[in-house]
Amino acid sequence: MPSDNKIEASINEAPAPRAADKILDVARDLFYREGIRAIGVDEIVRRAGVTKPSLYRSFPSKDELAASYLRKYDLEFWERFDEAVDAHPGNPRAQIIAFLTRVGKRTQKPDYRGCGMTNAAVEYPEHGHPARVVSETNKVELRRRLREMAAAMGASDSDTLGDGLLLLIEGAYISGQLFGLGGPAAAVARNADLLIEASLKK
Amino acid sequence: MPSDNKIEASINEAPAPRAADKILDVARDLFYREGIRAIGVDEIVRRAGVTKPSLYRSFPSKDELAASYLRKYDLEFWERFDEAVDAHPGNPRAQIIAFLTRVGKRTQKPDYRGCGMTNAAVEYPEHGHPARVVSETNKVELRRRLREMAAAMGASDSDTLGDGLLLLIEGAYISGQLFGLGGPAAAVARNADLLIEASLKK
DNA sequence: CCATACATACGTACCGGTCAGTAACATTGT
DNA sequence: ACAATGTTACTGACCGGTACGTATGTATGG
Repeated sequence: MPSDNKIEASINEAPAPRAADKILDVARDLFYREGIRAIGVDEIVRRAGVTKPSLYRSFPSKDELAASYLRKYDLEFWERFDEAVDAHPGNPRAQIIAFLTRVGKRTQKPDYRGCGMTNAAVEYPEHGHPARVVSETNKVELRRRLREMAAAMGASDSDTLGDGLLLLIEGAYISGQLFGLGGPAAAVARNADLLIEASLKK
Repeated sequence: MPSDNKIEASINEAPAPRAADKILDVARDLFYREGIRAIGVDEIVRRAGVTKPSLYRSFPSKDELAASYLRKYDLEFWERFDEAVDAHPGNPRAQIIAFLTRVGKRTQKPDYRGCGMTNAAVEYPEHGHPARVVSETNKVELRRRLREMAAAMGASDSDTLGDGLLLLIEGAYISGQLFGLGGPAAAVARNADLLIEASLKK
């Protein structure tokens, strides 16, 4: 057992429930790999070594559990994004390329399953579904940041460039899971670079 | 009730399985709009005004029904694609732009739900699933044709350009259903044009 | 001419299993 | 004591899939 942080003990007056964490971990793994609709709550609790009432004590419904999974995914996403940004301060073009290079690499891993957010939105087209709301929020923010970065690059039509980059990214997510190794997603960074180049020369 | 038996008997000389067609029509509509996993066979037969055994006489399983839906979708897809191609003989660049302009327009329709093939692949990550097989086949062929067209344009790195166009297309499918009206998918043709421009100048 | 036999197309009723979700109560650790 | 978790059993709805009977047309044979 690793050394526990006193932060959690001191700040959290109520110690975080252990079952909820295990459930969320397992849910994250299964939902991402197999899809949300494909996984039943029974399988989640079984793999987590807990029972169904425990799940419903921590999460009001399966849909909300899915939303929680996506909120966690959202956090990790922005970590990865900001990592690329922080690696190239003041150089938005290098930031984008760094991010996309990593995305392109990840899409070539054999069990790559795309973006959890994107996939959830495909699985739940219904407007207002808890999972979809989280997904949409993430994408809107991503679009905003990409357009912002495109503007910082000095693109004449920065909104178009920002949107173009978003299209390439989403295309890489999907193509990565569709084609697997050797698919078009491997070329996402190169194409983004070409697109940026063309947009700046305009 | 007058005897219209004769009329019907004479007109309806070829007793084509009426049930199967209705089932496939309804399935196409529901699968596309709501997703395959979201729709049960009971709802399909109910909406089609037939019974479940009729479905299973024409289709060996729900998965195969889904595959049939996608095969139909595939046919319609290539119709649309070749329409754009035929409109600009010998001019691959114009062909692509024509196709993408139409895609961009379609993504702005309020109930746009992306590409049925792409969505099915997201819903069924399992390798070898009947629906996924149809989807993958379609995408591989699309990639081949895009690369071919990129080469015909005279791009120095035609494979990269072809893949870049595929990424933009898939991105448009996804962004269209994610953002709806005013989303990034509206800019797919413009970005494709920029990308082509940059790839030819290289 | 008519009876039998077969093929086609469809319906009624049902199968076992799984879905998400819950009630009531027992056990554990601090 | 108290709160988190486990145990067991259950619900009603729905899942994909099927056994079996029924209506109808048609081809064949006596």
